[in-house]
Amino acid sequence: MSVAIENFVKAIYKNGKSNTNNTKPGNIAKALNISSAAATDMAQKLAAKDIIVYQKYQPLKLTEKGNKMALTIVRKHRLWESLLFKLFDLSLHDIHREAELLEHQTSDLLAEKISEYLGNPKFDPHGDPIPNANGDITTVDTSMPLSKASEGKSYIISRLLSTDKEFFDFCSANALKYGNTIQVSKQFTSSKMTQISINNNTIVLNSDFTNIIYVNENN
Amino acid sequence: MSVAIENFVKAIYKNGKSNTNNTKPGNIAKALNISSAAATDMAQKLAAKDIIVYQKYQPLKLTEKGNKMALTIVRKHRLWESLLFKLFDLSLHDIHREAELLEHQTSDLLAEKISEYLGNPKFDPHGDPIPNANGDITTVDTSMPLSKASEGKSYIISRLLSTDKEFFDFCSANALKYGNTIQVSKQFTSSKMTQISINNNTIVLNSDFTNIIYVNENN
DNA sequence: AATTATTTTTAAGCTTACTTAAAAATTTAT
DNA sequence: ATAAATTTTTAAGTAAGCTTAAAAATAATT
Repeated sequence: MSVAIENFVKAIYKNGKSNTNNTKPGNIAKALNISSAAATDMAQKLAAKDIIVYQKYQPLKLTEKGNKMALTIVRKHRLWESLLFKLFDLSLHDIHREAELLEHQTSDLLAEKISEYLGNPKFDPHGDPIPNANGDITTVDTSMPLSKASEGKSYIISRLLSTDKEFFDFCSANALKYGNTIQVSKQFTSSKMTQISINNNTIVLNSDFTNIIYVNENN
Repeated sequence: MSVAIENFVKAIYKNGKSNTNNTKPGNIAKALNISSAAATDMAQKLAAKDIIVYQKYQPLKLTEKGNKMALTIVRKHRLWESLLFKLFDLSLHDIHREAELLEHQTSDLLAEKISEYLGNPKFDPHGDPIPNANGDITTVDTSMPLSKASEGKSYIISRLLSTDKEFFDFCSANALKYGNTIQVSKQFTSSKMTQISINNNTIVLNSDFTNIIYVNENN
């Protein structure tokens, strides 16, 4: 399966999420920055391979097989985003761009290794669900903002919902990274501050931060 | 620059290393598993782009530009190998295969981040030098087998020269991973054993192991 | 040095993934 | 419901990166 095909299938999947009628060749063409003619062409080829259902002038629909393909690609994309986010100081925008390329050159084996390394996360740093190797998606999000976390419990950071560079600089300076483990030592309810410990350091965060740092209970 | 071009340039670089006469279209074709005709064709195209010097029936030679391209690809390949080796339990063979794909989808920025994360290593786990971002290669290898390391000093693991699965299993069970730091606490010269500490654990290794584990002084 | 064997090059052709332009169908607006 | 606008499809064509088969040049052998 070529990169062109993978991107085509992914675009149908993504466009279809928001609106079933958003998967006509023209819509997909726009998403991929190709001509409608090229999209119709590809659609007919993929129909012959039983990856999509194609009927003239109708929205494109993924077959079971096509859907599984899309989920595999989405999985790899989100695993890469999660890994790069954890390891490197890169903007979410940069990380997305890199993952967009790497996702197509990733064996199932490597995807498994990345997932394992990250503790088989169910959500990526954006909060988007990561399909498992079978293509199953967990839709129930058990994470919560740090402000809602309980005193004395251990948590794993699951998202940092911000695009602000200063916020990320602060986070990386304090090991507040996706996948890292923290202990919540105190919730100062009146002042809306949270005291946590991470790597034997204790820091106190105000609600600006604890509302955009999402965590999962560490069981 | 397409994947086909990058692989072509890399093949000329690699074949040329061993023998300047080993870069005729036929040699490159074999390395890339394509026909000689395809190689000649590509050679003519790359000559037009000033990436190689092409003269009929002569070995292909990289221009300055082509050489820099090759070094950039080699750099990315070896950085990926180093990273994957550090992070995951994968055979060197698997790691090579993955790196072979990822190297072509890696921005200069990402390469920098990987390098930085690894501490800007000059050699990969195979012991092959990693060119820096300018394409400069360090040829002086300062690493040594662990058996030659000095008592009381700190070292960084730079290579694990083996293809034996059991050896790697032992290593990963004991945090003996590429890039990790160890302390040499004792060299038992008569019995050829070495006592090291890593992550607050102390282990004693015999010379079968200390001769294939290479380290660099940790300054 | 001449013949044979090998390698390289040229030539013609194929597939993939596009493009633009025109024809056909659908959708929107009145 | 019909005309106008938009979208989709078809048709023809292109570039990249291959293939095989034959011609041309080089290298090896005697």
